[in-house]
Amino acid sequence: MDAMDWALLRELQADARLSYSELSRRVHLSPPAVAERVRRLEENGVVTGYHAHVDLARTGRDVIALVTMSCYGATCLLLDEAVPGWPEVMEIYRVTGDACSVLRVATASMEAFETVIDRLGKYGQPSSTMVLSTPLPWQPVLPLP
Amino acid sequence: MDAMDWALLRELQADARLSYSELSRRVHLSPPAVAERVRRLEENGVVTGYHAHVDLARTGRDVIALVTMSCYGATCLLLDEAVPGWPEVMEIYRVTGDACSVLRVATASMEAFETVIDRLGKYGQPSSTMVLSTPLPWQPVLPLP
DNA sequence: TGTGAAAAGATCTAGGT
DNA sequence: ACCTAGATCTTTTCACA
Repeated sequence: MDAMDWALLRELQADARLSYSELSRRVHLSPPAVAERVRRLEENGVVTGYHAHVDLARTGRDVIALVTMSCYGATCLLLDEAVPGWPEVMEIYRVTGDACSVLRVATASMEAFETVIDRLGKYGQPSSTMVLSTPLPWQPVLPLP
Repeated sequence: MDAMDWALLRELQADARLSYSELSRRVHLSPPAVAERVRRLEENGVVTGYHAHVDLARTGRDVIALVTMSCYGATCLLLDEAVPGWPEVMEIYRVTGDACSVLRVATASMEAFETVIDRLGKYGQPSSTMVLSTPLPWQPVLPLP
C-alpha cells in the first residue's frame, strides 16, 4: 500500500467506472501497470467490489430507519442466514452494548416498515430510529494523516 | 423505471465496472440502447455514483463505531460544514429521537478514536457503540415485491 | 514492477426502422 | 426507443528491461 495504491483507491472510490487508460493519465503510470496494481488490490481484498449507488427516495423507498435489535440467545437475528437476504435490510452491524445488532432498513411506506418490524420481532426486541435525511451518505476511505 | 432499468441497476450495483457491451449481453439490448438508459438513470439522479468499496480493516482502520450525537441548538454538528470532511467520519444520518444524528466513524486505533470523540464533544454529547463485525456490509437496492 | 506495441474488444456517432 | 455499422479509442497480452 504505497502512495500509488492510495492514488488509485482515491480515483476508483470517486468513480469506479474510470478506464485504465484514464486512471493511467491521472496517476502517471502506464495502463498495464495500473491494471496490474488494481488486480492486486482486488486480490488482496483491499477492494471488496465496485457498486453503483442508488438514491433510495427516487426508487420508491421513502422510509429509512436505523433499527437496533436486542436479541441475545438462540433466537438471535445474527444466527439466521435468511435475514441478510431481506430486500428491505440494507446493512447489518454487530455491536457492543445492550443491543446485539443495528440494521439500516429502507421500505416504500410506513405500512411496509411496520411489517418488517413485525418480522424482526420474532428474533428479539426492535427499537427504531427514523432517518430524516442523510447529510453525508458516503465518504471515501483516505489515508489517515 | 421499467423492468429493463431495474435489470441494469441490478447489474451495475453488483459490478459497477461492467462494460456497456457486457451489460447489453446480460439484459438483451444493444450497447447504444444500454448506454442511453444508463445515462438517463444518472441524469435523473437514480444512480448517484459508482464507487469502489474498500475493506476498512485492510487499510488500517481497526476501530469502527456508531456514534450517536445529542447536540440540538446553535452548536449542532449538522450546522458545521466541516464535519462531513473529517476522514474518520464515513456516514452521517439525521435522525428522530433524543439524538440529532448518528455517525459511522472508522479510525486506526482506540487512541485515534478517543481524539475524534474529543473533537465531537464540542458539538454536543457523543454516545459510542462499537462495531464488532459487519455481517451485511451492503445490500443492493432491488424492486420490492 | 515496470514499459511498449500489436491484437482483440468496447465505445461513439450517424443514419435508418 | 431501438438497431446496425464503421471510425476511434481502450483493454489485454506478451516480449523484454
